[in-house]
Amino acid sequence: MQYDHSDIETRWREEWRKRSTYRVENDTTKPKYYVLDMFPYPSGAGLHVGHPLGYIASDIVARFKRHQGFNVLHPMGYDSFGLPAEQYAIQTGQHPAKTTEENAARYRQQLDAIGFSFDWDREVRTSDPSFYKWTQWIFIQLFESWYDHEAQRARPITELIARFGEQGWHPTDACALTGDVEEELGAFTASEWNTFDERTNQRILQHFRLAYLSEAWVNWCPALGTVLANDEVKDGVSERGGHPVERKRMPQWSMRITAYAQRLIDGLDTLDWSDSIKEAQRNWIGRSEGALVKFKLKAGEGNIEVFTTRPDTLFGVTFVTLAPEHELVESVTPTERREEVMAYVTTAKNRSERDRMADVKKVSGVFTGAYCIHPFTGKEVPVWVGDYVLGGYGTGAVMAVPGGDQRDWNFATHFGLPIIAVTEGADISKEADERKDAIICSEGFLQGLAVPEAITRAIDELVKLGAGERRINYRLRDAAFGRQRYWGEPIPIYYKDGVPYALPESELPLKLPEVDKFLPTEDGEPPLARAANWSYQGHPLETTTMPGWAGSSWYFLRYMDPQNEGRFASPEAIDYWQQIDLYVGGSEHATGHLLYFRFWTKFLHDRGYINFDEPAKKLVNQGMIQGRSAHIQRLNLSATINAGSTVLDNTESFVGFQKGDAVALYNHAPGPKLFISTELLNEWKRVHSDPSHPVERFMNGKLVSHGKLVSQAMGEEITIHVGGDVEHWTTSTIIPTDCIEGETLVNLDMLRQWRDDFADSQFIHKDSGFHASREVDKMSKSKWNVVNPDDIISKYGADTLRLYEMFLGPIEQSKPWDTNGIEGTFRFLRKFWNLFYESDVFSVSDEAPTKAEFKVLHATLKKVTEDIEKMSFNTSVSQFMIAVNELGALKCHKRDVLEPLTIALAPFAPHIAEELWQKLGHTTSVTTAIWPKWDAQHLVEDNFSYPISFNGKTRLQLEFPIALDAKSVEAAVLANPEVQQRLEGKAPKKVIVVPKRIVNIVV
RNA sequence: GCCCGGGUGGUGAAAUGGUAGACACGAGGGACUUAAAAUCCCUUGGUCCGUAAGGGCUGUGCGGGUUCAAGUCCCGCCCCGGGCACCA
Repeated sequence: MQYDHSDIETRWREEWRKRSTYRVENDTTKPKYYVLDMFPYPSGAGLHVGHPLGYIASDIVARFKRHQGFNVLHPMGYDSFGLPAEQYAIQTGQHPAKTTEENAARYRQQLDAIGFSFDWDREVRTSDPSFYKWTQWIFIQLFESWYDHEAQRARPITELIARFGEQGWHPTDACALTGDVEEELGAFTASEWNTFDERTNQRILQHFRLAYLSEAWVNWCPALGTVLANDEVKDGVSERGGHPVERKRMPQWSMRITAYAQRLIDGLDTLDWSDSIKEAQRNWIGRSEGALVKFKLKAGEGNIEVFTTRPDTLFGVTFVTLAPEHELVESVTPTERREEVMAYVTTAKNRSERDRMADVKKVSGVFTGAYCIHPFTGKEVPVWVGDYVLGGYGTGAVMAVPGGDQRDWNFATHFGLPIIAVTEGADISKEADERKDAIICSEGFLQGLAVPEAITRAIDELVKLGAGERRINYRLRDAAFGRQRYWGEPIPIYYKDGVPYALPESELPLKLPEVDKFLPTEDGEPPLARAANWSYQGHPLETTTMPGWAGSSWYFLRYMDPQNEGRFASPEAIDYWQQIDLYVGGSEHATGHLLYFRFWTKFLHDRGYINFDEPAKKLVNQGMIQGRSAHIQRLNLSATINAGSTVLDNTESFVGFQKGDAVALYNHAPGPKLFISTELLNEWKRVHSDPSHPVERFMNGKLVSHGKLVSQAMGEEITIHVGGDVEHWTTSTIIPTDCIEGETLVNLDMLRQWRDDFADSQFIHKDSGFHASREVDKMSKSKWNVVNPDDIISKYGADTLRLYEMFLGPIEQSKPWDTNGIEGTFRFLRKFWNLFYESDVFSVSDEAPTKAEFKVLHATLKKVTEDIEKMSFNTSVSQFMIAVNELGALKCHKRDVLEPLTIALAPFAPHIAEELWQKLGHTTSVTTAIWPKWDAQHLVEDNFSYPISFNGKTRLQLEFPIALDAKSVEAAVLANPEVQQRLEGKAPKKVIVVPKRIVNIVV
């Protein structure tokens, strides 16, 4: 009988469903193992071949652990709140819940088709009120908590209120209590606290709550009418949708993650996560040790505060630089310099932060006219403004040490400011010396000290003078938590006299209200403001919703006890399942999800709800499966002309924009677009850069430069008289890979049909047709390069897909999707199947296996077992292939070999394994079979074939018994006639014998 | 600029410092077949010598080094991918 994957797979999936084969109980008599995949956002594009890569890997581990007797929790769900569904809702009026439901159903169907061992009874969806009830509940716990830096943990806010009532508050407690103070908070006594009105008390508490409302700089996206988190903004536009984003200050719900900065760093040491992810988190949190130094202003009151990691270089300070947005800039600048300074500030601020950071070489700045006083020398130090200092970092001011910092050096050199050497052996005429293993050579008490000692000494001195203190600085900011959107968890807060209060738990879940439109209101309020009666006991409810990462920050706990109505999960369930043993997902979540999820876990731990403070012990990042998208080049033309001498005739096909003395001719709307075939473009570029080749020579008369621009490609001749050179540039457009034949040839008819605007486009190409270029890109719907697993499953089956994705290479590595090799894994399964058949009849013998057959079996069991533990699945698939090839050659059809092999294959290819397992006469599922142990006795070799090398180059092989010791091997080798011949009678200088490895003869 | 990955045949890749290219795709040749599908066998890094058997040289991004022995370790570069942004 032929291997019929579609019959086997559909039958077994149905059977597993009927038998609830993958149902998991909280069975505390068995050891547990928790394998989790990062749950997907159910997008309209459906699942693509990139998604399952991680899911297959984790499914193999989950099944493997089950075979080893573990009770394995391996659930799946949906991160089902999100912007795409909302944007779709805005466009079509369709409720996001409906599209989400449809998309999830499609995902489910696709996931089922791959044969995953998920327990779907435990499915969670973040947009389900029974789930987000607990997201809201956790939010309230955060709102009702503060961070006690002395105890290093979160505590109920009631304890802080009691403390205020007894001791009041003093600003020196600031660091100890809040972690990140946004505004100055005046001191108050206990009796003052007790007599403040409610409003004042609540305002003060906002400074301590872990979820709090404050004025904050946010990334405002007008097009989406919403605020985006830092990690949701890419290149100044929203990551989803690509709309422009601007910095804006507004009231904003935030999470005080900064309170956990140190613990988030320290916790990394206990985790089995990849170094690159840990490093990314460390960099994101950005701890730096140093000192806060105060430079007293010469005129007037106050100090300029700077943070420095190098207080040892203080004697090298020759000026102080403020960021253009620094609040002191205006007040320190004397009237006579104000105009010049403020003019600079305005231009500098208008440059985007990104530009300012990217442009290291362009130095700009202005002297304010003010001076401050050096804390050690008492000398006057000029105060400058420079855009190389960023407002958002540290204190927004730096003490400039041009002798020890390259950027300060650049600034000083540019403006002719003095440069003092701070370290011995530095050549400050060429560059700054940033070495940290140097000796300080500047004047004063630091002279002659090594950098670390000098740092300590400098800080001691600053403290003594009251001019500074030791300070640890973090780059991490509090996380923005409110969204001006509809499709997210409502924040369970109401306002009484403008003061936020948490809803009582009995009011949860606070369900998303119905709205007429999913858009912000006309006066810019979030969509929830459209809802009728959006209030609690007459008090208005919060109208922003939670961000995408809220639900994913704790979902792993809900899987433990998904139906619990009285708690997010029962203490018993949490106690049993504990941390995630293996978490699999993409590394793009390094500083978003993976940081927040650790933060919430630590918080829940502090408040005593869970007994561990890291969510996932081991993390594996699967690489991206990339797509190969097709790009075509659109040609744009422009001509530089002399103003006034323009003659533009018949320009309907081109749209001209006059800018200064240049006319840009864009061939886009309303006229037809002009595209150029890749190879022709390359040819054109090559020749165009060579002045001896005029353009017309290879453009075949279609486009002619120098004085005249003619296009016949447009269907009619257009003549444009220009005075200067014609310039061209191209813009890349991505087209669907469906329109490509072979590697690069574009089917123009298909392309014209695909989208209206291609219908009347012009395509310039040679007789060989129009060619696109292929580029490796992220696989995504927007790139039109998505490969869907469904076609592969229907052609080859899920088992082949599973094996193939694993066979592609190491799990962490990114690679472009290519189905070229899939035949190999399909053939392997057919060969495996055929081991159970003889002339089309199922036939397995009970005969005892031979030594050779046992050796193949046990070598495979050993390799596969070890490889699964290392998550090296590509090599285990190879080993299965070797086993099948060898057993095929041995014509082995023996039960004692095939049965253990079937179990070992089951995690990889569960359908075929289950089918053969039943055919072998079993009535229980192969998933419950005990994992076969490999036995070293079958792997013992009698002989080893030594490679005999001369000076490291292998020349021949000689076989010796394994038991033979090194001396005897050496003697035997040297006695060999071929070796003798190669030695030509000379004695070897040295002979190295590594038992069971190699013999190397040095001549 | 900094940090983390990576660079091995036509392709995906393998290799505790110990025979580089396992396994698979593709390609070429052959067997079976009326034919095809399927299956099986052989060859397949480059290059040179040889009719052949066989043998030589060369080869893991580049240049050095350590070692009896380097894809693997060390130093210095180049390129690709990802992350971070000048925390002073």
